Amino acid sequence: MKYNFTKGLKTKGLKVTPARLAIFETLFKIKHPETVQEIHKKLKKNKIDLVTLYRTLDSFEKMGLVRKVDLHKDAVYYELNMEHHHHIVCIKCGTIEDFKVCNIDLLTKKIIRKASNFKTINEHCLELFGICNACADN
Amino acid sequence: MKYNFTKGLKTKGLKVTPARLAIFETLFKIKHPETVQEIHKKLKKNKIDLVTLYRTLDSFEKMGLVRKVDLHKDAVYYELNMEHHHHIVCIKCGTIEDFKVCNIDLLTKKIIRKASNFKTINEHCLELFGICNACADN
DNA sequence: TTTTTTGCAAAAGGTTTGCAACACG
DNA sequence: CGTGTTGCAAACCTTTTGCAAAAAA
Repeated sequence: MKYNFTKGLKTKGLKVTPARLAIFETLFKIKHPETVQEIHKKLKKNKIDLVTLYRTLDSFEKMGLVRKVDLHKDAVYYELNMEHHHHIVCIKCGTIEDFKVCNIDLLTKKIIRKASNFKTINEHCLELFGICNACADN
Repeated sequence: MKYNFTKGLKTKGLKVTPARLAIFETLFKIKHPETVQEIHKKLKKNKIDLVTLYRTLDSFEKMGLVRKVDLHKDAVYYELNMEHHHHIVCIKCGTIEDFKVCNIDLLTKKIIRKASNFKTINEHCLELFGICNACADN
């Protein structure tokens, strides 16, 4: 299935440039969160400057095209912000699996009732850490 | 109520030094997650080198005395790892509130059943982001 | 006394800024 | 054409490393 990157950028109010298309496509391909350095490596044939990548990820994030993820790895991870989901990370090998089930709404409501200082929750971040089957077998 | 910091360190197998006691006490006082720089400022009368603070936080973390928290603020936050809890962060003013209710176990079980590659979840991280009452009123 | 910890200086690494050339719309 | 984007160099800031002196057990 083909994805229209040009349209994707325009929809978010972003100008269409070769660099942005390349970065968008790369993020689309990798699916899982990656560090800036990793993304940069994957872009090497496109000869895109690291600075441009930083700035592009910034503007993508501002427009909600991309989001940062914390995987407890002392580095910032980025991924496309397409469908709401979370991750399970293997603390041994780093394998990442997505999951979409997340009815945090219930929990959120419960907390709102208890939390004295907040009445609305807009976002949440939930990441799980465990040991994947492959690592468990060793 | 008094807390015995010396004992706290020894229990975790850490040598007792003035620097460690000062850092431990400071973390104990602030309760909420803080950046390394913020903690360093609060330690200024103790004249503890930034490098020492980094190394101490590292060893505290390794021994489970301290943990890192991601508050979506482009900085690493540390807090004492005493009682399992999570945070609600105000996306306007940065106010932080703790909450302890978190029966993620149910969710975890559900996910394990669905997740093909994992059979155990050891840890999780859950942070909520919203708007606090004070900011909501403006 | 042996091993760890600390402070200082310096290195390393990641991220940001300034500026001129370029490209999108 | 005007404004936003890019590449390069350099600045910046946080974190890490090396080493000798000091302190813990």
